[in-house]
Amino acid sequence: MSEQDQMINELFNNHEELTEKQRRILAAAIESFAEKGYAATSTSEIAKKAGVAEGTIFRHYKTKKDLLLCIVAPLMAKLLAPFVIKDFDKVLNQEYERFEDFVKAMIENRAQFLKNNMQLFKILVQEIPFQPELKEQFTEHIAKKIFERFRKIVEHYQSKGQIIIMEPYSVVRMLASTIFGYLIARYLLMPEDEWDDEGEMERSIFILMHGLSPK
Amino acid sequence: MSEQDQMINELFNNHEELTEKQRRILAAAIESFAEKGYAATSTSEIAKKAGVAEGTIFRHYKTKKDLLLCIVAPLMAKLLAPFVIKDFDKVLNQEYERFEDFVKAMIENRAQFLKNNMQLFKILVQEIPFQPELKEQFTEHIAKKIFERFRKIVEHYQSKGQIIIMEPYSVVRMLASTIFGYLIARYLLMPEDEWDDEGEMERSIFILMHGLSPK
Amino acid sequence: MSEQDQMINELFNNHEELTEKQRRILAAAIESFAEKGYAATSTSEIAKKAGVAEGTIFRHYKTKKDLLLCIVAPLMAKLLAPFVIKDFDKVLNQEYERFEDFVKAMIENRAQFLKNNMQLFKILVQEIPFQPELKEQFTEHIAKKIFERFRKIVEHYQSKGQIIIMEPYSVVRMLASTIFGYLIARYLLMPEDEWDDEGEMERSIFILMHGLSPK
Amino acid sequence: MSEQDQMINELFNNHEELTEKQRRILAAAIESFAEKGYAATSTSEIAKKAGVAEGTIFRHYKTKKDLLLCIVAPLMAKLLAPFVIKDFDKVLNQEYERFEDFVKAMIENRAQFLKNNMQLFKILVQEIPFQPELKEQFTEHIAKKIFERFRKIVEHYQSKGQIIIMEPYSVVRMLASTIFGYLIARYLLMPEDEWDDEGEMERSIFILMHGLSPK
DNA sequence: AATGAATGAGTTTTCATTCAT
DNA sequence: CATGAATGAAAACTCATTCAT
Repeated sequence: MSEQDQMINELFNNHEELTEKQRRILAAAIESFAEKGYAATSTSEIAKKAGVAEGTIFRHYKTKKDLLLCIVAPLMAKLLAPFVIKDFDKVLNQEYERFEDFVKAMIENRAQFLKNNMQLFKILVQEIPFQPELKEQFTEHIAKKIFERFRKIVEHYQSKGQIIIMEPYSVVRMLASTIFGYLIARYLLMPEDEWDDEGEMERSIFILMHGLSPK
Repeated sequence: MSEQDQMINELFNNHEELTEKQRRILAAAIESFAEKGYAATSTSEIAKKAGVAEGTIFRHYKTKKDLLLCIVAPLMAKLLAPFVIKDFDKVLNQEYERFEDFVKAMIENRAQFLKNNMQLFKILVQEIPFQPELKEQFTEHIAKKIFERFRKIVEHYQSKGQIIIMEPYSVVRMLASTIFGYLIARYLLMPEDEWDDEGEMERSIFILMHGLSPK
Repeated sequence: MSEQDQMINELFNNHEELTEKQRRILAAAIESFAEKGYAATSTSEIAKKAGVAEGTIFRHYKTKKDLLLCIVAPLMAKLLAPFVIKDFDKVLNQEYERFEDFVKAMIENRAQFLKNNMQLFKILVQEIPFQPELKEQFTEHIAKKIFERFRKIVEHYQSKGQIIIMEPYSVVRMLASTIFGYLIARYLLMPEDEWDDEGEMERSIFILMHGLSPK
Repeated sequence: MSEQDQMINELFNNHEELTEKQRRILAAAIESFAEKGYAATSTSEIAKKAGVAEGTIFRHYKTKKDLLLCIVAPLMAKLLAPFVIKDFDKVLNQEYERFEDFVKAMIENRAQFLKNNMQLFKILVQEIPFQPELKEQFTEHIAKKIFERFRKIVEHYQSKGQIIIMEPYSVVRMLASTIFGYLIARYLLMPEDEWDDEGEMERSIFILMHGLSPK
């Protein structure tokens, strides 16, 4: 089973049974959407790449946009899932005594996930601005739920004296900028360069924690 | 003269004389590309919005892609211009004794520029992954020239003991993540929220310089 | 059993045994054909309305047109049946001494039949011009057989001095115009208006018999 | 100039300027719609018959249905125009002393018009049941305006003692049935037969006026 | 320089029909 | 008998581009 297949399975197999053709359609669509963008990809192209008749696509997905949403929505869910677990903060608080360890673990975990799903991530990032459904889902989850949890975590570590006292929103934003900034540079802008992933990650976290100024 | 017009003038009037119709075409294209994406915008739509005949667009721009490039390329040039000035590093070094002041000045300057050209910036960000010409231009300038200058600046301040000793690439990347992370959150993801721009910027720079850990 | 079912039974049960699914297919097809027209109705729509799989339709009817003909042909047969009975004229002649009574009985009888099968009648009327098979059947029966009988009846009543001497064809055409004109206005053009059916019918026959001029 | 062209001119030239291609599109659409029905005619077929590119059709008519309505709506207007003239009844009353003459003139006039526009009439008749816009236009004009005028005319001749006293609605309906019944039989059902138009018309009017019963 | 009618290849989507299960 | 996934041809419609005026 190819890497693509694994990715698709990881995204879909929990929720639905996929036929072979459906999987091939999804794989083809993901590849093309990531490469050329949603609007610039034609359904006939997807059909050809998937080795199915064009009509077959529309038997499974009512419209082209439906196909896009069926690809991207579960990614967003999975991407954000770890932050939505009910007792997320408690678990983590106990597990990670130091804020730095928490950050490290979280970043590594999510970075790994996105690395495994880079094509999907690219599609998500590209299409969020143009698909109101996605945008809504995104802000609904991020802004309302996830952010609230992060705020609590930040406040928790602040009360323990491990983080400076500062508007939590700014802290969370810097955290997100650091992780996404790295991922975008690494996988979207300059994927063909050689990267010292381990080192880059460590250095990012170090700057995030201790800043650029020498003590 | 509208804000749009000013933006367009700022981008183009140095290089070329624009007729009234050309300006209207550019304004319409920028608006539509930013709103719906390049691929999802039709030339007839642009013509209608600009109040010109469809053929007129193609009199000025050979193809639709040509129109896109004529919009985005000068933006990229202007965006990067300050960093390309011949004696860029010398000038700045003398002007800003402290690295923190340099960062602050640079961020404020470029953030202001992007804020004034947010639609254009959005188009640029969206289309870079799909337009090889843009990508090439981008990496050509950024990776080869700009980055080299930044590396020197970082090394300069490192030698003065104002920044920690660390792989300059990582430092530059964190700098870029901080500024773009802020701008994307601010203007692309949540433009309708209320923002304390001044404060957010300051806090970002503080974290960048001193980190999240208390001393 | 619904009205639809009765109608379908009336049309089909003499000739063939219908399974439950077949009956549901027929009912769905009749409803959709009458509402949107044959060409504008899709087989998948019929299948959905009938609650059967798409393939099931084609198990019973080789093609979509076959389905149409299987619906419309028996209607035409039944509609014309009373006029085809072997000794039609003899029977009628004896039963109705006066031409007016004959006309009344016939009109009432056939109007009732069409009223009971209005959807089917609508389909028939709509599709006759476009389906050569139907047109042929129609002219074959009407023009050649039915008309001949009517001509004889008219001549019979003419010889008895009950009808004016006039080209029988014209007489028959006026008869048909009167009945169909009424039915089309009543059920196809303005079905939602209130109608005094009894009265309208009587007045139609009166005019047909005695004309609009006062004596 | 062909017969088709004359018909099209008669319908459209008063209102709009038609380009050569538009006229060819209209002619092709009318021919195909009349022959196979609106739903069963494809736009590619129309384009081919008209000798234009398929896109050209959609430059002039936003949708296929738009094309249909642009063909049929003016026909309906023209068909009903004579009855909408402001002082329609006065004029006619003075011109035709006898009701029979009025009927004769009117029938001849409208029959001639429909004969000249038989294809269009066929399309109109076929599509009225399926196009709500047409149906509404039709009932709006017929039921509300035309019918009211006819009612007055009938009442006028009734008061002069030339027509029997009877619900005017029924009188009007019989009038319409007579004229449309004749036209449909003549031109739609059996167009290839030989017809004695003059004679048929006269006989129809005679029966309408004096009935089938001998005095 | 500007127009806008015309194009034809291309787009998304539908549909009647088939066939393995 | 019944199913419904699969098909591919064709449908309606769009679009970037051209060109005569």
